[in-house]
Formats: sequence, C-alpha cells, structure tokens
Amino acid sequence: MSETRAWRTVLEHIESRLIEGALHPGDRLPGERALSAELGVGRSSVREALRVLEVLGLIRTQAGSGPNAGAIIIATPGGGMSALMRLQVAASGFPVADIVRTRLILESAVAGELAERLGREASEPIDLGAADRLLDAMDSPALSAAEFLALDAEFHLALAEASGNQVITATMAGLRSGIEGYALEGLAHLDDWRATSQRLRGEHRGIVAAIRAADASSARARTHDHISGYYAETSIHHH
Amino acid sequence: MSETRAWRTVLEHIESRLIEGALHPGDRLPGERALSAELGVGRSSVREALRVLEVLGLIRTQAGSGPNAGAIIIATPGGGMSALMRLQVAASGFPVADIVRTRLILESAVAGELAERLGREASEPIDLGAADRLLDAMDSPALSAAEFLALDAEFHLALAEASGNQVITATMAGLRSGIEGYALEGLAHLDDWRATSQRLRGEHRGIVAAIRAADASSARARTHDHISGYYAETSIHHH
DNA sequence: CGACCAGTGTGGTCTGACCACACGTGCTAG
DNA sequence: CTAGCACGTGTGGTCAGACCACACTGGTCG
Repeated sequence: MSETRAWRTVLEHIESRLIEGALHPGDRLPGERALSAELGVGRSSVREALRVLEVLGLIRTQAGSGPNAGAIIIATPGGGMSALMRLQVAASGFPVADIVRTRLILESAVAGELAERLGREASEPIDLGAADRLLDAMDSPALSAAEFLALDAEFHLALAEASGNQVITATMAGLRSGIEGYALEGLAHLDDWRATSQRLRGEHRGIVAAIRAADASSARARTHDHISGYYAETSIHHH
Repeated sequence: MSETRAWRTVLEHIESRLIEGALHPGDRLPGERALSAELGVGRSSVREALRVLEVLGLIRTQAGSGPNAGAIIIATPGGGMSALMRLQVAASGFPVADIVRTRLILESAVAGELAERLGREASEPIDLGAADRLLDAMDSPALSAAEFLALDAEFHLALAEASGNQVITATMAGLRSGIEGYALEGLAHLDDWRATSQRLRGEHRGIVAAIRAADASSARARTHDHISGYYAETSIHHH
C-alpha cells in the first residue's frame, strides 16, 4: 500500500514509541538506514521525519558515530509531546468534516464563554483588541483571497486567545493550516469571493458584537452559523 | 559556507523572504527542482526544509499542479516566526484548568452527538464495544489507583473514537498524559480512592446508558458533571 | 460546441552513491 | 608493557537520477 505521506508513518511510529514510554531521554534511535528498512520506507522519508522531530526539539542528531550505538538522541521525555505538536503534524491529514465539526464545538464554546465572562465579571479584563484590529484589517479592499483567509484564520485564533484557554488556542493553531487549506480551496471555486467575504465580515462583527453585549447564546449561535454556513457554501462548489 | 545543514540555508532563504514581506499568503514558491537549482542544494535538502515549513504551518504542499503555477502555497503572513515560538511555548504542559475546561467542552459534545446519531440513524453503526469492555475492566477490584485511571482515560478516549472524529480523538490522545497526571495526583490525595472510583464507575455507566437511550441532553449533562465533579473533588485536596 | 484523451510538469518516493567525521581496533614505537 | 597513532568501519549529510500518481493543459474527434 503506497501511502502518500510516507514520512508520516515514520513520524507516527516514533511518536507512538514516545507516548508508550518505550523511549527515554538519552536513548538512541536506530540508524536512518535501519529505520528505513524496518518501516519499509525510503531513507529520504525517514530523514524528512527526523528533520521535523529535530526542529520540534524532540531529537538531536549527531554525525559520525561509532559502530556500537545508533545515531540520534531523544531530547524530551515520553510525555513531552504536546497536543499541539501532534496536531500540527497531523493537521493536513484530517478529514475536513472532522475539522469543521471540531471548530463548531470549540469556537461556539469559546464565543459563549467570552460573552458570559464579559457579562459576569469585570475583574478579569477580556482583551478583544487583537480581534478588533484583524476585523479592521479585513476591510481593506486590496486583499487577495488568500490574504483575506489568513486574516480570517487569525481572527478566529484571536478569539481563542482572548478566552485564555491555552489548550483550545493550541488546538486551533494546530488546525490552522488544515483550515486555511480547505477554506482557500473552497473560496477559489466561488464565482465572486468578494461577496462571500463581505458576508463573512458582517458575521465576524456580529459575533464580536454579541460577545460585547454579553449575549452568550447569540454569540454561540452566530459562531455556529458562521462556520457551518461557510463550510456548506464552499463545499457545494467542490464538485 | 558550512556545507553541513544545507537544508538550513533553504529554510533561512524562505524565512527571510517571509519576514521581509516578499511572500504573501497565497503566493506560490518555485518548484522544488527550481529551488534546488537556485540555491545550489540538492532536492532532498529542499524537501527537508519544506517539510519543516509545512509542519510549522507556514506552507501547504499540493501535488500535481499544472505548468502555470508553482507548487507550494504560503499559508501564514509575515509574522511567520510566531508559529515556531508558539510551538516552543506549548511544549511545556498546559494548565490543568484549561485541560479540564476543554475536556468539558469536547467530551460533552461527543457524548451528545453519539446519543443523537444513535437515535437518528441506524445506518451508521456506532461501536461502543470498546467502551463496554473498558467499563467491565474497571470493575476489577484488584486494580491499583494508577491502573484504574489508565482505564478511565482509555474509556473517555474510546468514546471519542466511537464518534469517529479524528481531530477530537487526536486532541484527547494528546492531552492524555496531562489528564492522567492531574488525575493521579488528585486521587492519591484522597483518603479512600476506592469510594471515589466506585462513584466514577457509576457515572461512566450512566453516560453510556444515556447515549444508548439516545438521550442527548442527558448524555451531555452527565458527561459535564462527571468531569467537573471529579476535578472539583480532587482539587480540594491539592492544597 | 462539448467530451475525451494524450502531453507535460508537479510533488512524493525510492535507490544508490559519495563525503566528512567519529569511533573502535590493532599495530607500532618507546 | 604501555602510549600513541593510523586504519577500517559505520554514521549522518548530501546529492543525482529515476519512477509514480496526479492535476492541469490543449488539442482532437464526435
């Protein structure tokens, strides 16, 4: 079975080893050639996976070892692989429907909680400044479709950050590339994406307004409709 | 220059282009072969750099393009390096409160959706077998606290898997170590963790029963109470 | 005019081949 | 016998070439 994304198999293999505690800091991985043979992928793919792990700080490579040991050293402990890393790695591989459904759940909850917190306690100040700035930036008529979507993704991320929930923020940041992927693909197939972006802008402001008005149920509903509506509209044109 | 780390030169090249604003979201990078020739490195090194950028969410690759366009799409704007910084920050663990709040949101939604799907359509069979088996396994009186909590974590994960949502499953799997961490710490401080585990078992069965009864609101509420209740009980003993 | 079908170029992968370096071994010089 | 050094071996780092599946293009044929 020719798996596209062969390097993912390597990544998942090492990742599972890490999670199940089979690898401890200081341990050495099998050599690149050994991993290649063991997993049935080319050394190129192994190297791409190792490069990712190295940039993520989970691994350290050192050249020219003796014949006794392998070649690579694990730098972080087994429980260290954060959710964000795993998501980031797998993001582009998730089914679009699952990404959308998760966004619906998480973002609706975030919007509702922001509204509730803003209405309940004035002690904890909620900073919607970043969201406001992105809202204004999206009004620029000179934006390309891709640039608009990048700002759109940042806007949704800004709301998550405003909630202060690091897990949700990290999750959405991890999903971002996957989100922008299907969003861009969908928008490109629309006849006039400017009309759609106009509607999206309005919905964005509606969400923020509902949050500011401390109307939790409205914030939840608007967020839900915003995401599901866009997804429904663009997926029509996918075929 | 240093001939080792050729892929870094590619990374730095694209990175600087990103920072100086020469690349906007939606732009396409030259093809891998073109980059290879332009920078004087092999295509392997170019691919390793692109893989890193992809995992960092700065780039998206798509196969098989026509001759008009390049090959890769920039996904993030000039603030590019923030993605890497976010990664590093998140590598260290999340606040327990954030993990719990996210669990409340995600697992309640999962339980509700399972109940709805089970009631609505019999076409898509929902497999609760894994959850049932874990439920039975948790009844064993010979379990240690740690073993019980491991089964508990697997049970909650099994529900997510039953929903079929890969994103949620991956997220919860990523949070698992953090979950078991605070759970074990909390349970260890209880005088008689067996009494607590007895209650948890009952709540588990109540959740599954609600799902089987296609009672979505009950499934949601029971899940919410189960998680928040446990967290509230154990956090009392944290100080 | 529309449907179809080769041509072309892309990313994705594998293989084989070098290089520089680190290590172990074992020989040699003292 | 010991200290020192040269050599062989295996590693990661890199490159070049080849193939595949796919997407897009542009022409041809109905």
